[in-house]
Amino acid sequence: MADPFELDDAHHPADVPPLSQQAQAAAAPYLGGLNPEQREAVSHTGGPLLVLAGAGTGKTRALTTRLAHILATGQAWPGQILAVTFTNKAAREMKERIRALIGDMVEGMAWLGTFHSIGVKFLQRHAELAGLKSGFSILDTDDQLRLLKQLMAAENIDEKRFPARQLAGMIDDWKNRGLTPDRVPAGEAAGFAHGKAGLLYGAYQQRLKTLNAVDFGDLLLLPLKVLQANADLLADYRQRFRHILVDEYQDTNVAQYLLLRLLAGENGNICCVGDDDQSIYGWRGAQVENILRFKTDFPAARIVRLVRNYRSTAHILSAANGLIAHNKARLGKELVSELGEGEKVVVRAHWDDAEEARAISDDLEAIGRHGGRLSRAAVLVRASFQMRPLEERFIEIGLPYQVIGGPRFYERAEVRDALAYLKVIHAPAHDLAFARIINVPKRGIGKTTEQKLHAFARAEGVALYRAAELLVQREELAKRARAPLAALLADFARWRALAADMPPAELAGVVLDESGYVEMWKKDTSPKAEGRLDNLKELVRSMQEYDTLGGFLEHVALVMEADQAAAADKVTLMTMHAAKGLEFDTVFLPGWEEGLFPHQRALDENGEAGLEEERRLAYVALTRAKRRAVISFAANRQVHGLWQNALPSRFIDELPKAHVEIATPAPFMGRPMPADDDMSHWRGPDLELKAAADPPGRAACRFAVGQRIFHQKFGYGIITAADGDKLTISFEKAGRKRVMAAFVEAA
DNA sequence: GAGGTGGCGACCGAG
DNA sequence: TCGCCACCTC
Repeated sequence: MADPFELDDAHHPADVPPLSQQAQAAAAPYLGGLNPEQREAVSHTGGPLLVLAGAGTGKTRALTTRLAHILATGQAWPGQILAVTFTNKAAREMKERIRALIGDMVEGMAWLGTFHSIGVKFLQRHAELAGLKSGFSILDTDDQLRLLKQLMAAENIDEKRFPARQLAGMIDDWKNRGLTPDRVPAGEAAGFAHGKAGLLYGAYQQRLKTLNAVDFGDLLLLPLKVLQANADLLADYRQRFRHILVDEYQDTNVAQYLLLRLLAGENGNICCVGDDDQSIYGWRGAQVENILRFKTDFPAARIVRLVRNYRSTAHILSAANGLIAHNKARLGKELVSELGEGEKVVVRAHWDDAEEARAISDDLEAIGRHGGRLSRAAVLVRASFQMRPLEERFIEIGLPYQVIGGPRFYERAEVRDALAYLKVIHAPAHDLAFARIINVPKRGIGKTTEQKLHAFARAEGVALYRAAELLVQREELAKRARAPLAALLADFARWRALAADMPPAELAGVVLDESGYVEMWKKDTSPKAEGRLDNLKELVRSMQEYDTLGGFLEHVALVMEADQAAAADKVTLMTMHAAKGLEFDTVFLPGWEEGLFPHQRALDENGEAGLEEERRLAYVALTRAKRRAVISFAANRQVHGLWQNALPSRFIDELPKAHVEIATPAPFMGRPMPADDDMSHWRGPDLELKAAADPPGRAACRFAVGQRIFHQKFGYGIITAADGDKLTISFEKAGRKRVMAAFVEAA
């Protein structure tokens, strides 16, 4: 068993400079700028502490100051603090802010990072205890799906009826709850693939083990299992982590929760920071209950509330308070603005998504004209498909923008291909990577050859790459397939030799060139090819700061964000989820329509709880704004290429009217009024009217699913779903649409 | 046996 | 509208 204390980061003499006395002497200054609650959050260091920190209440400041305080007063060395965040961005930011307080000593904080990166670190140290070998690889979602598809095919499961994606979701869910295959409740696995879900989960774990690979869920589950099974090791780590700090505690899932409790013990110095009103990750297993029952878990816990808001002006905050008050499941708190009254929240109505995009871009241009900075504005959307009309408009008028968290850089096909080459060079046994590029670019190695390789590899118990080597040597393949395969293997052998002393970025350039991969995209005439080549260049560029290929690949596995280009003055476009923790002077919130926000699927799948989570998301989105928030909705929106019409979101009704300004609608500019319902069921920005016309108890619908109907504009169709007075109809000519029952008659 | 084409279902959200 | 898979052709 590896001894965690033999590692350099905890007992390094350099970590124990005379700093503690020095810093102690200067302790007062950093406490100076804090309010009393923040100060308590910083200085209460004896036993469990829960900090309920509302949006914009100086949470990060309190957190980083707390860490600095712990170090400065000599309560722990940097290597004895476990500090976890959810996103890499949050981890980076925390590190930088601590650096500002304590300088380079922050480098000694080896256990500051995301849950996942800390999981990797732990597993690398104790790989053998987790049934892994050193140098294991981390699969991304794509690899995971591929693997599951193979396993399901082997069990003859109909992929149409039981999508691999769904199984992946179930497995992820089990892992989030800390369940290994043998622990899955029988009932849960029954509904999928004729009761084989549990069996498939087991087979999947087995395959991962053979591949010496883990998925994201394992990064939490395996450390948990290892610590549960090894009391000595647990004791070592408990002793090591004098202080534990958890950010965004409301987002922890069961596995994370169990891990933390295990490490902290009942009276440990664990400090959790969170806000039940900002819990927006229920769908990936987060348990708001964790924060709600903190006091039960840690009876000695002290609870501190931060409610003084230093971010938003009063109207914005009051609007957000009023909205979130509609939720029942919450601890309950009201944020108080420390800034002035400010402007009311603006609500705007639009004819369609294109017009909405135009209005937003007009506002953004105006900001630029008045000397404002675009980088201080953001457009936050519920779903990423909403970004398209916005991007199109921004490109059209040449407005600089950046997309955050869109299709993630490292998940783009061309980047994944390039990475697959590098992974095979680094670890030839990476079967999934090898399979990915064996015939990319096309080199005449087809399905049949690939199947032969797989069969041979399985029979011999060797990796795909080794199987290829053996089959080439044995001359058992048809010439047509053998020559290109031999050539590919020779290429890899050469590249691997180069990798020994060539910087990774340079190696990548060579590989992309010699493999013909860049050539493949250069020949491609589709409009996207150019962007793909740019991405490849960006990939090579981003490798420049890494000395080893292995180091780079590990970074990639965990940090799925591309490094943003230098901060030019651009407006930011991102999802509401991605915006958590950020703030902007001006925030645009388009698409507040029933069905989109709250999202229909959240309602269908989780009912009232789903609705409350959507409402928390609205709360998070609104509280990103410092000075100005503009909410908008469109009567018509293109989804999957077809037009859908929608009603304004119920969240708009729920905003307290005293803090909202209904912008004079300038909708339907230069447009003829539509012939029928498109307009008449759009109730416009008049909130009173909508409230009156749409009473809470909806009249029962007089139509039934499956019924054939007639619609003035769209013609004949069949009702596929009904939600109160809103029908989803599959029209014979016009495709699928959602319309109001009032505009439909039986056919 | 390799590579091209048409039909079909999908996108809610993240590490 | 797009990407994937099944089918089809050379």
